[in-house]
Amino acid sequence: MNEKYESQMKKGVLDMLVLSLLRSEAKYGYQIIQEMKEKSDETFLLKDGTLYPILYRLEDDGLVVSRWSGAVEKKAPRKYYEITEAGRKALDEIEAIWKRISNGIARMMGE
Amino acid sequence: MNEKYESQMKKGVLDMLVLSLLRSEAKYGYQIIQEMKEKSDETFLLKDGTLYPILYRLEDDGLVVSRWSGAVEKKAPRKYYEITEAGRKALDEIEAIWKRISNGIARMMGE
DNA sequence: TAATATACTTAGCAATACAAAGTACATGAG
DNA sequence: CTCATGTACTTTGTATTGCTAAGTATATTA
Repeated sequence: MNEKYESQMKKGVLDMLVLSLLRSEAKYGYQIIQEMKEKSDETFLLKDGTLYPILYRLEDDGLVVSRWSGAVEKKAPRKYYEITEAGRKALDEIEAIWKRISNGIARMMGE
Repeated sequence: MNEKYESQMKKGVLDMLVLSLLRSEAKYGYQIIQEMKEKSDETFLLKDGTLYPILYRLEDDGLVVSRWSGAVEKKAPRKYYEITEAGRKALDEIEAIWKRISNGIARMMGE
């Protein structure tokens, strides 16, 4: 019955987590899903149908840019997503919001 | 531009915060809004149009019960919300989910 | 040859924060 | 006495977003 709370609590933070994964270097979709799983210790197990709409949204907002790659090799082509300057700036702001909110919650829940 | 993240990040946690305020004693709507504001240090400024649907939802789910009071005094009648046993149980579970998710985020963002 | 992993796309649903408008009563200022 | 303000609850509608599901396509491996 309480699984729904888990989904709701993730709202808003997935964009932040995706941007933070792109902070160090450009990555492609599948790679983002894998790193999200590992680095969050299995807490964030994204389906591709969840991730790609996030990436498109970030791209529409100018926070990331994408480019196809891998056309040369025999590999299936991959679309790499790279964070923009606006993306880094937004990430800093979103992180600040997150800290404020999680601190507010911590205060309310006791310690 | 980033205010929308703030709204989204609150999704799911408001139910938890309301239940936690009711843990100690039954309260009425306006009182919940005021305490939420104070205890969160102005982070959670709920409008009444936001709170009441939450309370109705919690009541539908059997996590709180309400009763009118104040009919005797000259004051406008107030509706008191009281947490149920099921509500306490749910709150414990929701808190556990919150801790897992916020820890996962902390790991990903690098504490 | 079939199954699995990789890789991206799209459509539709459910949940919820929020704004906005409405009802109603009490109180204090002018 | 009137009007604004604060208290108190209700209802409707909108926007956003996580998630499921289905689809397309290629490469690798048993």
